[in-house]
Amino acid sequence: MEIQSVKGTRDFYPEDMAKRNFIADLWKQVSLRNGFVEYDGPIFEYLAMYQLKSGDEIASQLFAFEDRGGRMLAIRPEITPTLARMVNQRINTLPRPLKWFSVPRLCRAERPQKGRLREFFQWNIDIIGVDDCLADAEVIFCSVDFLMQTGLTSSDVIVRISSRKLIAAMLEYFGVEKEQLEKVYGVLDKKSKIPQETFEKMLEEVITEQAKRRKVLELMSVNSLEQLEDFAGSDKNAKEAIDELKKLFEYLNLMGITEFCRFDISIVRGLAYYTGIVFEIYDKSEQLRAICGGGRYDNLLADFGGPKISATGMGMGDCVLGIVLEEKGLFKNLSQKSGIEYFVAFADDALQNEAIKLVARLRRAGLKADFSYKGGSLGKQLKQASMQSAGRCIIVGQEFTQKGELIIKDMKTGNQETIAANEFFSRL
RNA sequence: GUGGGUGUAGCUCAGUUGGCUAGAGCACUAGAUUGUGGUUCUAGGGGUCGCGGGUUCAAGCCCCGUCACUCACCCCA
Repeated sequence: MEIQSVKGTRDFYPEDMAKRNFIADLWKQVSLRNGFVEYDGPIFEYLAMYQLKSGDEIASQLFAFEDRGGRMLAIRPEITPTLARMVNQRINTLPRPLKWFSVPRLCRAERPQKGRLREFFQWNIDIIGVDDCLADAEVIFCSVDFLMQTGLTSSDVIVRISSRKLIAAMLEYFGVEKEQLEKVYGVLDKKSKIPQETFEKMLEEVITEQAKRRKVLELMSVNSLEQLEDFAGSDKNAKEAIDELKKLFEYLNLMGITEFCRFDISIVRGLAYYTGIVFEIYDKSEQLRAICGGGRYDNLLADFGGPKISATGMGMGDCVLGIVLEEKGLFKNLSQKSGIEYFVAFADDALQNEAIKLVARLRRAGLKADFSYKGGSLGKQLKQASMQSAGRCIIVGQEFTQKGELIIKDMKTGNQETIAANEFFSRL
């Protein structure tokens, strides 16, 4: 029986690996230039760690197993709990603020669909120990900085920003009971994904009084902070949240990325742990799920047994991003990049040993060099050089045995020059 | 967990109303080409038509089941 790959996993053939590395290398590069340092953790942890904040239901969506000592473990479905654990363990010695990033490989036992697989990579950046929304602005800037670096522009992607604090304040202001908040969040999060009529029906199920419902509907149709201010009246909590958002947008303006950003009250984010500013970045075609999402989670470290220290961060998976970059044709020049610098061809099979020596010398000098194992006609070898996208070809022939000269052929222009081998190596 | 779609070569697919030894393009290997590449030409390898059953003289095609993949829902850390 032929063994096939597991559902929701990917094989990375060299051309796929080139794309994956293009993304991962850029993630790292952009993280570093934004002042983040890299960390990583184990790929499996105690199952209990993931159940701690999310409950048992999440357990069915992760790959869990028992080790030989009877410990219940799980392959990491996210890295934030690991981050919280690591930070808590050394909280007294780590200088704050912390700006950490990671590119973990994650697994979730969900049904795969477009833009969602069971195994994927996710870029995470987090800033720990900064209350001010300047940290949120930095997280957003770093995300946008990366997207711009791939070649995407403000006509391709949009950052939709809102605030959990704001929604909570407004709902309370309208008189929605605290116990209902979570359910209402769930419905609000759907708003931009479903027809208005369906949305109103769903809202009816979680808010029974019509008066409150009308207010919520009105709130959801707000599309600017100014409009919101009138609407919120003199409610103190709401005003605080609005001021914070205004401050955030000022920072984003200083950073020069306002054209990417928009206030969007329908951004709520799925699960419970967000406490303040939240955002998601979307491809403007609106056909795909979010490219990335993040926000403030000020209680997480405390939830994991540490002190109450504020934190904000973002996660960006490689699946949706890969689809966007593919659609926009932004995986450019990947094969050329991987091409070798020198291909050493030999005109006579007896000269293969000389070619081997030359290749070894080039490689020791730090150059990408290769040659043919089976030799054959010069034409064949040059063909192989083309296949390997060699920049130049070195031809070892009669001139070498007679005068110690090499022919250096530029594979792009076809021009070639003859040069003494010693001279060639002294130039490297 | 629920519903839709699709399974023919490594990839993209054709295959008539059920009818001879199942095809094409791309890719791969070799040759034309033992001192000059990408082009071109020629040849070759590669398929239990997802799997199992049924109908039929005859099934890639029709029927039933099953598995896989995929898309959407649920969920989305």
